[in-house]
Amino acid sequence: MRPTIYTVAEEAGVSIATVSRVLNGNARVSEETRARVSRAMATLNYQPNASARGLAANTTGTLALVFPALSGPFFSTLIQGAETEACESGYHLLIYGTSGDTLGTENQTLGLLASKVDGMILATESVSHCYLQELRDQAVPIVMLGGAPSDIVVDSISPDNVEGAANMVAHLIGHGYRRIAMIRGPETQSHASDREIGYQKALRDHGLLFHPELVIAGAFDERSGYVAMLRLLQQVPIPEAVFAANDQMAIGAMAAIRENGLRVPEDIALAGFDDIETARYVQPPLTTVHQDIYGQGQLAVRMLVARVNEADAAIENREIPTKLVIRQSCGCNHSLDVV
Amino acid sequence: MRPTIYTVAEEAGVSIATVSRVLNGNARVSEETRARVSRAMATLNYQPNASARGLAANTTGTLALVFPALSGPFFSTLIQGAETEACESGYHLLIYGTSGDTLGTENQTLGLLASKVDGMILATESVSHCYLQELRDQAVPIVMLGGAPSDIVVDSISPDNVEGAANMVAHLIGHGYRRIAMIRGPETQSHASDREIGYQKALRDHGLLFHPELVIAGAFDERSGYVAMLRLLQQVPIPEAVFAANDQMAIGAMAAIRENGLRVPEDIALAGFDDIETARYVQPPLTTVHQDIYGQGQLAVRMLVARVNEADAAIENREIPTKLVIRQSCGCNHSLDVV
DNA sequence: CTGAAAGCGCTTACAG
DNA sequence: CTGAAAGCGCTTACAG
Repeated sequence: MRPTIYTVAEEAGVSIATVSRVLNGNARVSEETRARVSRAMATLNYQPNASARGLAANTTGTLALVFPALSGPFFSTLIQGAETEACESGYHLLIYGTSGDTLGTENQTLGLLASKVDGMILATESVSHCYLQELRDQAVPIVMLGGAPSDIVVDSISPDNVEGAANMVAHLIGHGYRRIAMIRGPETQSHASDREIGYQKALRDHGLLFHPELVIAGAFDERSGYVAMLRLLQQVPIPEAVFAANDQMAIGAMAAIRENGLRVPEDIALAGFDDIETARYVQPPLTTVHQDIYGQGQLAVRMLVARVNEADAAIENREIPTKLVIRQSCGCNHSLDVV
Repeated sequence: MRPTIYTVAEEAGVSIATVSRVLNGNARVSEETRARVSRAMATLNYQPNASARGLAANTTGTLALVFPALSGPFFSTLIQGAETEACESGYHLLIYGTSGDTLGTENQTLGLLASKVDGMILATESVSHCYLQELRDQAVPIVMLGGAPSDIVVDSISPDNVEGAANMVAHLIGHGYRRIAMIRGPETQSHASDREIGYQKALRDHGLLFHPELVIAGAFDERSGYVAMLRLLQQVPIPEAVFAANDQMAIGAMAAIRENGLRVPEDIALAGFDDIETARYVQPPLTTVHQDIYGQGQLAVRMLVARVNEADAAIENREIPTKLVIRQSCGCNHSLDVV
């Protein structure tokens, strides 16, 4: 059988309390005792039991990352960033993809999740408002990714959606385009709305009129970008440029444009948001608003670890700066990124 | 404070044993009692404590997926498949990226991992041989991804590397290319070697000579594909076609070719392996050997769950069929996939 | 069908 | 610096 703390104590000739102390490094144990215990642990190949520790100390050493189901390259990168940082901080990472309609604790698996981890990173769209409320009430450490709801006080991280979008649209305007359409995200998501706010802001700042019929909602995936573009293509005249609220929709839109025998950027200019991996590989390479997704994964873990260690530090709402990445789909003449 | 099983028992006027029984659904409890307990759980908003359950029942309800650090799109997709299936099976998924040089249990975090989960999916390259051995000895349920080592009996999944590679190279030969180079993977990885075996097999089957100098090892990432291609380009004459052991290296190679003022496929044909997302977006779209990565993630979880439930069922070594996806980089004239 | 009780493997005041 | 003991919140034979 697996050795327990009792086996080790016996082997080392000490009490289990002492073994526990050297295990946790912190308490005062004489050098000699510590050495003896360490040796015993090594020869027995002892590994502490995580469940027992979790129960006794009310701490699990694992963090959860909760993201919306069917999420694409964005969350893949985010997960990698979070995993790396968690590992570095000595934590494990549990990932959980909600199925969108998750109404909270009614879901058995979601309910258990909270007691499996020391804290949770929640993508804003992934979790119901009431579940979030509940977690807050139970004092579960949380950091929200993509911005916090206005009525709940939590640590959060979000890209500078308004600024980023506004800058991109300003760039398109700089090209001379006037009839600029937008493929936005789902009505309910705040960062989808923020990107549209940025779009409207840029129009206004440059004295252009806002035309509601030029804004079509997608679902942040390729397919919906394709469909939205098809609708845009039926307008007369067609838009001179299209700003998609994320790269996946931009890529879908690009396919729709091509299939209609038109060229990007000659017939329609195109820009996205996120700067996912593929953005530089599509033809023409996609001009987009870059955000450091991997870095946000890392930061989220760092903030969460800090919160776990200090429950009542000041709440932080970090806004991550974005930056324009000018490639060719907007009409600029830059060449492919070097690998 | 969070309600415990005692709170619920009191509220419902039963013993904690009974609460536990309705919690686990299986035992015989009268309908009336069950209803009363359920009501109590609901009004108290009770959630069982995962650590306590783990300690008492020696079962955690979570699975681990261990993959090599710095892994790219391949594992991103795999993780998504595994997560989806885990969720469906009522399990949580822990992910753990090893840092390559992980020598096993010396790593504190890795050591704890085993007791946090009911079983583990291990990417072959991610874990040392001795750690694997140890897990087997402790009877930890395991499924290996990418094939099992010859001396350890475990469930495993791997794509049909030899066949897939051979088919692709045969396709290139069919185009009329004779001088066909290969960018293979790291020397130590079995599926890298298997893909080279397939390459050699195809040459032999078609009466072509194997030229060792036409095979260069990369590291399965874009950069190394780029570098390897640069070396291939110095040969006189340059290869007519290049088969890269994965898509990332193929994409790196494509950049190298372009930067040298040559065209794919006119000057050099190119093919990859995996069929990652970006493969269809590069220019020209990449001809490659498709394997169902997402599906392998799902299958791995299914096999692991089966193993957890039945420790001594027959060991399964599943070989997943691959299929050629012909796009344009090989010289064929197909158009872009429709979105 | 239900309850009393032991036990899972740790941590942590409390003494000394 | 070290040990005895209680307790963390469950599950599971064992009785009845």
